[in-house]
Amino acid sequence: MTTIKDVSRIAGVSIATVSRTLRNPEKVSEKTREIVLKAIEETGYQPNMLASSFRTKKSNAILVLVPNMANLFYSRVIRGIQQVAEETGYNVLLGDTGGDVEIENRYSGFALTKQVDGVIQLSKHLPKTLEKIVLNENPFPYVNACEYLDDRPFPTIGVDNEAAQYQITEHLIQQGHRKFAVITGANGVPVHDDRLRGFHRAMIQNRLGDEKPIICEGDFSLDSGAECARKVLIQDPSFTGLICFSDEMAIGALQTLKEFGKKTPEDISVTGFDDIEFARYADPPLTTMRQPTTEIGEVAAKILFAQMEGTPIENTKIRLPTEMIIRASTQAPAT
Amino acid sequence: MTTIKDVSRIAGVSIATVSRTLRNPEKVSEKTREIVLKAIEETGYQPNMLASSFRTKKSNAILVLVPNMANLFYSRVIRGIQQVAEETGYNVLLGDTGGDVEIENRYSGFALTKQVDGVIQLSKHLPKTLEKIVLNENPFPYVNACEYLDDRPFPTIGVDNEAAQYQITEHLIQQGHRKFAVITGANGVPVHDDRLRGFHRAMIQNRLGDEKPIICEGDFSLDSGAECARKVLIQDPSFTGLICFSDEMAIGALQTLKEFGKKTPEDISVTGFDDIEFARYADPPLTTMRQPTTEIGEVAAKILFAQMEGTPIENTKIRLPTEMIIRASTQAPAT
DNA sequence: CTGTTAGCGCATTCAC
DNA sequence: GTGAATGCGCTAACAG
Repeated sequence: MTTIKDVSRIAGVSIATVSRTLRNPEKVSEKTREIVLKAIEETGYQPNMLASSFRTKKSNAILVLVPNMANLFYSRVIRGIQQVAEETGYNVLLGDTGGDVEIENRYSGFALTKQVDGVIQLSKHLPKTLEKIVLNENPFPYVNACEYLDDRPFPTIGVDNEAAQYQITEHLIQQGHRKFAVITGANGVPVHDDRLRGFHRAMIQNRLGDEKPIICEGDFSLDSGAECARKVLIQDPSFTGLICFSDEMAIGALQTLKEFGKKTPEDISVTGFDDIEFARYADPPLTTMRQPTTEIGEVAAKILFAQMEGTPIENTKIRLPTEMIIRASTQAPAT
Repeated sequence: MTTIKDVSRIAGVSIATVSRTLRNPEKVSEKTREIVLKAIEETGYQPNMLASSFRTKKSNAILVLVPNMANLFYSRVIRGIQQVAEETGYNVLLGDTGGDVEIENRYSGFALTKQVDGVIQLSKHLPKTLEKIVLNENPFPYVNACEYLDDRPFPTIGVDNEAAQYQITEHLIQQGHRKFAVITGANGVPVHDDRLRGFHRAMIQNRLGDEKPIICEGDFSLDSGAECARKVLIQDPSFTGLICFSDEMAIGALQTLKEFGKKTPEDISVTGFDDIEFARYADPPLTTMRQPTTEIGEVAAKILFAQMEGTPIENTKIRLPTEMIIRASTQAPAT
């Protein structure tokens, strides 16, 4: 392997000069710079970044903890992060935790062992492994994205799930819907809790507080949407609005509705959440709430990098706007 | 930060002993081992992996180059890789190249700079950056997955795309279809080329060589499927079989067919490829060719790790079996 | 502007 | 079984 030493020998300069031409070219005279560059070219020298990182105590990598990489919502957020990372010259290490706290903790160890300079968590939980270094007067760079957490000391970025679900629910109510079934996420997941609150607020503010919606807890997957739709239809098929907390669940539910001979939107209107690409290609196309996924990732990354570079961050509690997308899966109920 | 030195001081042993208790515990007497472990516990010592990697010249990480992380096919393959990596204690660095050769090359630099110990490429192209170290009598660990490349010296793992597309085409022919439209991938992409050959072979072997299929080149995305369907319908709507080289394109095409008033499968049968989860929830559910995605990832990772550990690998050209999944999107054409 | 020097934290000889 | 000593390749003072 060719090292900095080889280059310095060939170029006839000290290793310090070689190092400088690479990291602080302006501190080297043009003449020697050329000589060194030529030597580097000749030898095909590639700096050993492991050594460099070790020396500077900077890995130039960040870790992104994601509950499920195959989820289209997350994968778009990640793209946003990667774009910014790329511009900034950072590498992105991806940890698919499957929502498992153990795995989260294990991956988080990378932070303690200096393998990454910062962490972006795409789910609520601050891994225990990181508590000590994040909750600290001189905190380790850490950003929580996708779930908006008001009361935590670290930066948080997400959308206003409560308001978004309120808006989409009210849209249905204004169309004339009164009886709803709701396919939710799991209890305790902030986006679930917020969206459920938004739903209830819309009901109450429209004097529908007495209508008891049928609720089924899903896990944001296609299968759980299909399964939940089955359950609520069996339990009480009188609803005209089926509200799903993710597009995937809504798409799963659409199929079950067809199996049960229910037409969408004539018999039952269906709404999703996220506006993944498949939402537009569902049958019928899905009314949903678009999240600015890529932007969430970009902003999260920018805040993290700012933190890492010590530049002060003004506002670390950021809510990005959502947008209601009305498609063919919703209409006024038959009278 | 607490280092190995601190621990050694507290435990009253040399740093060598601390290092050994961590890496070669059997070389340390039980008594001292306990003492050291207690000291580690007390101090909350976490070895600086950057230093360790630097010293051992092993980063304990591999790089996975993926053309598009948001593609459900790839994300499943990646899951398979990560599972194996996890068991083996390796970290997975993910590089989303967007199919861009430049970006591929840049990421590949991680290999030259010792930041990763091996590379798995999920697309055809061996990055130029890697050529020198991969095509070598003592090659750098590199595995190509998802595209089967017979004539290359490095390990390759994939499915028999030619045979798979042959099978699904023949299935349609046996149902009575004669006229086809095909939504393909881009020229030069091996999976595309192989599948197209499979299609043509099925046509010829069934004496349909004279039927000229309408072909539209897509890019495996929903949008391109919808767009291509539009094009072929306008060009010549007389086909009864629409063959798509990915489920995503098939799902996109389904929507266009509806727009044009074509019923699936009554008027036009549609096939996809991959069997992503959404295929089952398409309307109608999609006949497709299932790829063993997770397994592809697992096998690729295992081969790579074997290579990295110097254990000889017998067979490095692996084809995994596909499985035709027949659903409601295909049937015999109306007579 | 350039060279000398001193480690970074750890794994690993080689003596003991 | 253990400790002392060495150096991985590089960066960052510090002198010159």
